[in-house]
Amino acid sequence: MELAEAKLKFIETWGKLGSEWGINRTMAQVHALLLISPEALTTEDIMETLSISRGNANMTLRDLIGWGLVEKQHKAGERKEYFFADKDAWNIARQVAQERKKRELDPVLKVLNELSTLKGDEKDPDFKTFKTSLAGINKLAGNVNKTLETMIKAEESWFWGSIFKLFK
Amino acid sequence: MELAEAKLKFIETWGKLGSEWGINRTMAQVHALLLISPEALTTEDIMETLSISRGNANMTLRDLIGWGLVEKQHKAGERKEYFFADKDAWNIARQVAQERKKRELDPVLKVLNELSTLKGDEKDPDFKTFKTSLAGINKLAGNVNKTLETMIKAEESWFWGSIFKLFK
DNA sequence: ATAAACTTTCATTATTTTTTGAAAGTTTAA
DNA sequence: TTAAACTTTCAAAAAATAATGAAAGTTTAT
Repeated sequence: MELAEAKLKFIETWGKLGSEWGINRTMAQVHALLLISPEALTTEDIMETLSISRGNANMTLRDLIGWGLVEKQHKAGERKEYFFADKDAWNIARQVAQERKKRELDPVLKVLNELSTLKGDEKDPDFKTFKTSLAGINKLAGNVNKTLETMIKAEESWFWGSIFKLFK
Repeated sequence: MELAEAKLKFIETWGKLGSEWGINRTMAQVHALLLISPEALTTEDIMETLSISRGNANMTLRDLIGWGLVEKQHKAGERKEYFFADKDAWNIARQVAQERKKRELDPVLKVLNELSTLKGDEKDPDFKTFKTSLAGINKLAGNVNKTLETMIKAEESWFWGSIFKLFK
């Protein structure tokens, strides 16, 4: 396989994975492109390579910056803005974990906790099932949450080292 | 808050979380409804409660069965089919982890491994960056994969116990 | 001050995903 | 065997999401 072909395949694969996990395909593709680019790229580079419009490129890059995955770079004596991605996989994972936790998990946790406090008739099967199911989900969600918090703070080697020491 | 209101809020919240993570909202809502129902429900019950069409209910239930989250139940002397969900949060998490791994992670891992073997000119910055980025992602994905495999096999208390012993 | 270079916005259009509902299919009891 | 009870399918419609591109906005050099 040629490098050019491999790059396309990576961009495509990363885009597909993103879309399956609720991240817009184009955004994941732009991220993939920046991940394998040694140099920072301009909006035009990205538009051309991925055949997307200027508006789309602009908004997608802004989103990626919002996710903490991409940064702007100013080159001395140039008007254009350049964009580059952090290439460290652990940083990427932590960043995504942190953002999705904040945006999606934390609000759900808040609701689950509220709902868990509901008082009612312990004789009512509806109430009992509601209570029990919620308690189980709530406990699990709490554990996931704690693990994510640890992960977000941790160094990669320590984190996996710790996990695999037990799961060997 | 009333039980009825709390139920609606749970169904809505579960549906939103699903849609943010690439699971169709209706499917997550049907799952939520079954999670808090002490009795198995019929297609009609679900159609009415969630205001969805027969076709939608039928296909969604089939999907949920495909995910291993819901089962059919036959009641003696009745023609209708009843559906009920496993209410154990750890079973649910394991089941979802297993299915998403199989459907989404494994195929990506396969491609990443292929792409990682690419040979080329070590002097070419494009090639070097491609190689390095891919190696990092590949290693991380491998670790995630191993952890998921452990989780899928594990008992809940052992799994979290092991993790929190280290992350205390 | 102004005009070229560049970026951002957002109403409109296109694409993708989900839902509907009626018809076709299946099962069961008599 | 047949007809009622129930389930499944799938083409078409609706809804949700994403992309376009031209116009408006901003910045910088002169």
